Amino acid sequence: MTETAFEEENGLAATAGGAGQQSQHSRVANWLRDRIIEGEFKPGDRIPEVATCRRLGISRTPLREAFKVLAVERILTLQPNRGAIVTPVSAEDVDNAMIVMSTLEGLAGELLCQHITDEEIEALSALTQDLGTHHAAGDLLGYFKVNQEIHRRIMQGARNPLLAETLSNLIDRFARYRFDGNRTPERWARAVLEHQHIMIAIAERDAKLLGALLRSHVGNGWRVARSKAFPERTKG
Amino acid sequence: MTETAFEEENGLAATAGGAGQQSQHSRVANWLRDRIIEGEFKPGDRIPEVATCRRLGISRTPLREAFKVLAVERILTLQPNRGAIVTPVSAEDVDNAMIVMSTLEGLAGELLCQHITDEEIEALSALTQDLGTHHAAGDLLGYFKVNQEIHRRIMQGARNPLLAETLSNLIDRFARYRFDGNRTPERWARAVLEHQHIMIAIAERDAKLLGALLRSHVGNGWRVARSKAFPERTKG
DNA sequence: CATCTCCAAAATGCATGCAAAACGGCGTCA
DNA sequence: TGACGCCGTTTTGCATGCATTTTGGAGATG
Repeated sequence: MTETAFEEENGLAATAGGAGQQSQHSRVANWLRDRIIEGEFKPGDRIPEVATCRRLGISRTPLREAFKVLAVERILTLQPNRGAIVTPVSAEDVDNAMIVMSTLEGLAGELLCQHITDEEIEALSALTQDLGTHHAAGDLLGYFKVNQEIHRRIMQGARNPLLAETLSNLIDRFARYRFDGNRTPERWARAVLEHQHIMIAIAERDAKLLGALLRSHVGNGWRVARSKAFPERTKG
Repeated sequence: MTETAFEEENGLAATAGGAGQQSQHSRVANWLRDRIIEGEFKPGDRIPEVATCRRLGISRTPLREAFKVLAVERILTLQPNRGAIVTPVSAEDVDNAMIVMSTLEGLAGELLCQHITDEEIEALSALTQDLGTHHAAGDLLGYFKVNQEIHRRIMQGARNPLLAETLSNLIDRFARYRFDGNRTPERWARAVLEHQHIMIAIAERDAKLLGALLRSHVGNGWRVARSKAFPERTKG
């Protein structure tokens, strides 16, 4: 067994069992992404080829291919003849990302209103109620998951795969700064309120209002997350 | 000399002379991008590894790395164990791209108004006048270049590198559908008018108006381009 | 003591080799 | 005649080897 280390590391067997037939460089890229999001590899860290290869039990070729993939995603930065480092992210980068992502999610909301069915509204309404339930119960993880699901449905509901892809890429890329599990109680309560307002706009298919609410909502959430990640540089 | 073919193909010498020290896979990726934008490799075409390697005078490793890069950019699609094809683009894809790009360029305009200096306004104003001059002279290529430069400056003027990067990626990816050199005279005249209006909004730093004008302008331009690229499916 | 130079060790970039998978043609059989 | 299956060829995916570049430090010099 050569892929022992890899199985141990990420639980995805290469040749065994399932139908999960994706190429090795793809699995490696996912593995690296997860390690970076989880914070094992921090911004600025170098990722040496041979050591990582030994750890995963693979050769350098698929790892190098994964490096290229993550470099295009701007998660890694390739320094010619000097290897790969985790791309450093500044507070300004997060600010900029916040602006773009809130704009795109606002766009998703506006498009959503043109396409959404009554059934989808029902489902979203139920999810929004779940959100309130989790909040009342103090279940942060449950809240987090339902919240993600709602935003995912809004993104998908726009019926614009390119928009979904563009937004997803940015979300992945800055996912590290969404692990704001310890959001403040005030922000949490306000987020629930915002979601209820968002739900009204969806039910009424009010594109302009929904867009504005989503831009504001995403921006607000990120402002809190950023102030946690970059406490020294937070303004007002 | 092993890189003869590559030099002939793209004019970028590998080891010779200049300071252009970028890695081989990067040059290969650029070369492929250009070939695809120019239309030599059309959507759906397979790009065999060995043949392309021989043509460029390189080995398979850097080519495969370039494939991974272009696959992340969605310019190529990698089919496991079946190689790379140029990603097919449908009229719906272009519609979706148009929506996202016009939104992002509108955002760029709104941000621009917060930052732009008087000097930058002067320069843009001069470029807008150039635009009219080229139009009056019937110089389509000159018009095209100035037009690109104006949009580039708007993008850069937003002072949001992430926005610029995101928008640039989309522009590159759908660049093939911007080569609408033969736009109609009506559209051309109208585009000049729109640019003059845009220039007024910039000079007055009217963010809302500028955003709306840019969204409309980009959308209009793309509608024409799309109707050329997908004549059979054009609506209205 | 600081700085420069040089050299060995390590890491990266690319080429090549080998195993596995897909493709294509042909013969077989219903 | 048409569909199925078998096998040689081609192509892809990964591992490995070699050349080049970078790195880090010991030793020499001012």
